[in-house]
Amino acid sequence: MPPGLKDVAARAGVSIKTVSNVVNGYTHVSAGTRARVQAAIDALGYIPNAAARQLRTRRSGVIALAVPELQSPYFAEMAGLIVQAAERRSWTVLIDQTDGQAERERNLVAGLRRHAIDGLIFSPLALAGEELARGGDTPMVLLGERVWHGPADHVAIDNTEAAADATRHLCGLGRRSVAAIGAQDFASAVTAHQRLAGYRAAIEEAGLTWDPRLVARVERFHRADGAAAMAALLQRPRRPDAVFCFNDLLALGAIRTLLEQGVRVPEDVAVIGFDDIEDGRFSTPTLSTVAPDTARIARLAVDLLAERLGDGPAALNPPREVRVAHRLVVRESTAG
Amino acid sequence: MPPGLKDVAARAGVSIKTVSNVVNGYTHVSAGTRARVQAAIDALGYIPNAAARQLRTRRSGVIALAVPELQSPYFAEMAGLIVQAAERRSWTVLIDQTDGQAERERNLVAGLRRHAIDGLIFSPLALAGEELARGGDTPMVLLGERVWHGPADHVAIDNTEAAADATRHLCGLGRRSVAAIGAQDFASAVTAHQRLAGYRAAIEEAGLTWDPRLVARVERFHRADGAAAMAALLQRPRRPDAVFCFNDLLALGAIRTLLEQGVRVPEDVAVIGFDDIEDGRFSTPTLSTVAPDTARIARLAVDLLAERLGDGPAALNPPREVRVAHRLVVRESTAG
DNA sequence: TTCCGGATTGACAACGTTGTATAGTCCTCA
DNA sequence: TGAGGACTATACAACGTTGTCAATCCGGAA
Repeated sequence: MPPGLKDVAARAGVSIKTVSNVVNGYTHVSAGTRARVQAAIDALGYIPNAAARQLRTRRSGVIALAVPELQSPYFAEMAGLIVQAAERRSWTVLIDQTDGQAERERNLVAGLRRHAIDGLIFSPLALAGEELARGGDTPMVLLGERVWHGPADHVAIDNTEAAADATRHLCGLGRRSVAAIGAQDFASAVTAHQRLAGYRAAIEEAGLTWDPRLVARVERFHRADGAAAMAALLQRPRRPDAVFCFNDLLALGAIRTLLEQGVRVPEDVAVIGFDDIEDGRFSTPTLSTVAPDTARIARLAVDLLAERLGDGPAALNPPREVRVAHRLVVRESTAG
Repeated sequence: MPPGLKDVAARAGVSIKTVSNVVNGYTHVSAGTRARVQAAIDALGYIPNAAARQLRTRRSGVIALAVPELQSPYFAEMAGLIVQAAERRSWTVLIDQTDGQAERERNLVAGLRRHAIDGLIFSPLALAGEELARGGDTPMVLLGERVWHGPADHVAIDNTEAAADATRHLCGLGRRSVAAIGAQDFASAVTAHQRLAGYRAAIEEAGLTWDPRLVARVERFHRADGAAAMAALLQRPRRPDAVFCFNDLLALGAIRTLLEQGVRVPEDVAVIGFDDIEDGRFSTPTLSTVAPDTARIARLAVDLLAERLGDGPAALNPPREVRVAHRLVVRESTAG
């Protein structure tokens, strides 16, 4: 049984509340008592009981981060950055994997977590705008490209523009048959829709003809999907000479298929991805990509949440949309 | 202010305790009252207050998983699997990144977490046996190859043997100059030491001469370290014809360097890694590796922890060592 | 009828913490 | 010298649960 305030108080010869005041750095405690209490704390190895504290204050010091999947390097990286940012506020981050399942996401937003959480940073995959709004009372910050003007603060890059940038880069290389890998049919696949829109816009802007047959659909955004999609594209009579993949994993899968079939990258087919995960910096060839400013996204997400959690008037502001910069990273897979 | 037992009790016209009994599925509650209470619960959308419950029961339903870094695909994968396994027991997993810093690991073991945790699954990187023993009272399961016969349950593969298997595979291909990448000098780098020992054993077993100059040291186990180490090895007058890398990331980095310098893999140099991360299945060439049975490791870790957490007599058993199988996965980087 | 025993239910006291109200104490200033 | 104020420290009551134990109810047995 670990020592409580009571034990410390007894040992220091003061009241329970005074110990509490010392622990919380309350101002009006004389140096003498403070020292005496501190000595008792150290001697007993007192650690405040989180549960009791939370019961009183309704604050747990825990925020949740919900991402579709940790296995995906992009999200793993993001998680790491957010944990770092939260640490500076001495928050603990509870990471949650939704696997993109609507049911789980819904539970999450409804606050059906068994464990009390002060706030939520959420990268939704399955849930659309209105459903998100149905959220409970936990402050929330949305991540990623899903919903603009949703019910909560939102941090994201301009997804459509970024996709267009990637495609423009391919067109700028003189490629005339630019394929895309990563389209998704279901309505909630907003990321895919937006990147497709950006791709299409850039294609038409370059004076190329928009050809739906050059757009490969995928189930998920994994290497295997990219590999399969590329194989399908290679079945067609005329091989494309460039491919924009909606994320880096798809691109790495696609490159794997190309090389396997003896197609040279980038000489025969240029490939660009999206996310700038570390893998792409060491693959062969190294992978051109669009790099969102992830560090900034993480920091902003935590900052926004902090503001909501504070009891200043800012906590009541209407939801904000924060747009973060991205940049094109040209590597071997397009630069040769 | 969310409804509490009190509110439900008032609405159902029963005592607070009866509601509690219903919520906890206590046996002696008549069907009639149970139904009435349940109706009230549903109507009010009552959710038990985790903090209060934890204060009473001293159980939070949260376990922590501490890994060196989430960015590393191996740990990310492991984390995902453990979360899955924990879910079946309706535990929540708090994932913690130690960055391999001794200080952080020490805090963790000492139970200096601000948030109460029922148990800990820990993959130590910096801490050695005795220090781990200094742990608090939270039940702990150790992961990875660090300590045998340590102070807590331990799940791991036979690291040395697995390294020997990988090296034997290279020798079996007829390679005569088999290098290693991943050695580390500091005493706490047990993983590196064990893999090195396995490598050396296999080398000598194959009748090759042990040459320390073929062993490259690294700071960390990342792609960049592998790339740099390989570059260093290539500086030497005679190029090795095979490399055993102590994990897959090192191997991917090494391959990158080899291809960059026009060395063919596996024709000129065969490369094998360790961990079987997904990246290696789609790299070019695909990566031969040693695959620990990660799913089993995850499941066992959670099971062992559950046993410790239970109040059966099993909770008091002496620490157990559980050895998990591994297997050699031969792919293009050694098979040609 | 009266009493017994099991099945139900309820009152009360914790768990360890912090906010509120209050009681001292000591100093300063009129 | 006394009043007022600043500063310290304390007592007490919550926060929402659950364990303990006693109270109540019911049907059937004596």
